[in-house]
Amino acid sequence: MLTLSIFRENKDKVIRGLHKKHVKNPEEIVEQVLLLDRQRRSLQAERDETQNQMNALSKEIGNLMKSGNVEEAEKAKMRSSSLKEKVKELTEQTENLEQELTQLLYTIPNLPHESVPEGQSAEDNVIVQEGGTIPSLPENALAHWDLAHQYNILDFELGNKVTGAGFPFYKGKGAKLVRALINFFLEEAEKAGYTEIQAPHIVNETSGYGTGQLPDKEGQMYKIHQTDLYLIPTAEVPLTNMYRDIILEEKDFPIKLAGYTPCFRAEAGSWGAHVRGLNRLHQFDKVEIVRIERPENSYDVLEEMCAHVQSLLEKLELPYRRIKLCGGDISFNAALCYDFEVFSAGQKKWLEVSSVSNFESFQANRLKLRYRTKEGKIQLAHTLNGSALAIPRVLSALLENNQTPHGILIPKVLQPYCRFDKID
RNA sequence: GGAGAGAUGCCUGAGUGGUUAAAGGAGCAGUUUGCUAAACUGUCACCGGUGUAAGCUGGUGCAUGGGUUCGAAUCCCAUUCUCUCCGCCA
Repeated sequence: MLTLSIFRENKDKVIRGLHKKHVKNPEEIVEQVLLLDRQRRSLQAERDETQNQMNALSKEIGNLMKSGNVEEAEKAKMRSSSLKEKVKELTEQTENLEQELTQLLYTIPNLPHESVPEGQSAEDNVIVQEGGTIPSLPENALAHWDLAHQYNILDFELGNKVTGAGFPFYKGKGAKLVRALINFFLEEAEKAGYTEIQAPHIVNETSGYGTGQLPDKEGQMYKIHQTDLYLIPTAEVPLTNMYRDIILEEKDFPIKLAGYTPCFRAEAGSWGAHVRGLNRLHQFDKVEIVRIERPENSYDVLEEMCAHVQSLLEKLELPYRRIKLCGGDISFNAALCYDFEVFSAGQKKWLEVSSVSNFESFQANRLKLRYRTKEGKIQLAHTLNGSALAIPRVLSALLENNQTPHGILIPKVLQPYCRFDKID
């Protein structure tokens, strides 16, 4: 959620940012926010004034009672009743306006960083970096869903039977490879200074609002029947909400968290050939890294996180590219976002395996996540997160790119974790 | 699941309807000091008003949400959580 102060202090910046994000009628939205804000403040001033009179009168009644002047006290009570009505009415109005304002703010996305390119859709995203080599496979190279069948390491039909589409089984070396990837990613994060966290896989509604999944992406999360709880769509939600309602001190920085969790996505999206196999699932495994930082550092930290993701992809010897999302494609919450994609040579497609974002103070404002500066001022912190990495699509690329007539070769760096060098 | 007790600021903790989030401690800042220690002073958060600002000032918050009352940390109702005992249990 954007802060009110940015609307008051720099509404042109807000309008420009919302235009870049292809929001309709930003001018109208901004004026509406400012109007509600003005109304709320003047109403509150009136309410506070009336409440003040009320408090003074109560005090007076107390004194009269004490001195035994019951008659005067009763008269004062009569006077207070109309004040009481007025306070009640004004409070109600103020609260209504405040709620209306908050609801409106919830619908307004974050402002893109000035370096975010203009653009409508994924077509306008900018490739900022490429690495690794795309393997040249023979014509008859297989996609991972066929390889999975051939080597009996993944079973989609079984998932359909036991749960439903989008919930595959990993078997034998397939299962071990998943576990190896999780361990590899967690240990790399640890080496980079991240604290490992085992977080709950279920969160409450407040946490959903805190990181911005609610109300914007209600449909993406599985809600648990007859409760206000949700299955997490990413570890970002529990990890970042650890710091909800917290005022940090200078000495608490840097905050670097890493967590492995399964991720659950209801994904009311399309189904078909382009989401076959592991490409899009209702449940998948992911290691997530989260940073909480002072504003002046957050963009350096974003680069640091990208460098970490990049090193993982290089160690896994995967062909990858880093993409800067354009204004129209960047998520609701993010100010700047890089996607990392790997090339999966069997299906000849680029697959997104990581998304690294700086939310600036957008989440922190909802979370009430603040810190005290050296000067003693309290201000909003910046939050960042990134996948490091999402397992199924990495697995897809590993299986497809490393297939040979004699089996699928496992990259060196993973061998100590899975303790085999080939799937055959 | 049953019975009981409880929830007050960063921590400890007083407060059973009438000025006040007492008091102490920690941390931080300032003053003093050759340095250190000590001492002294200040220091909860949020929303407003006023002011260029320092500041001055109103309101709110004692787990959460309601209620009673002129007035609620205090009384009533509901909810959540914590602790103790019992039961059950990976």
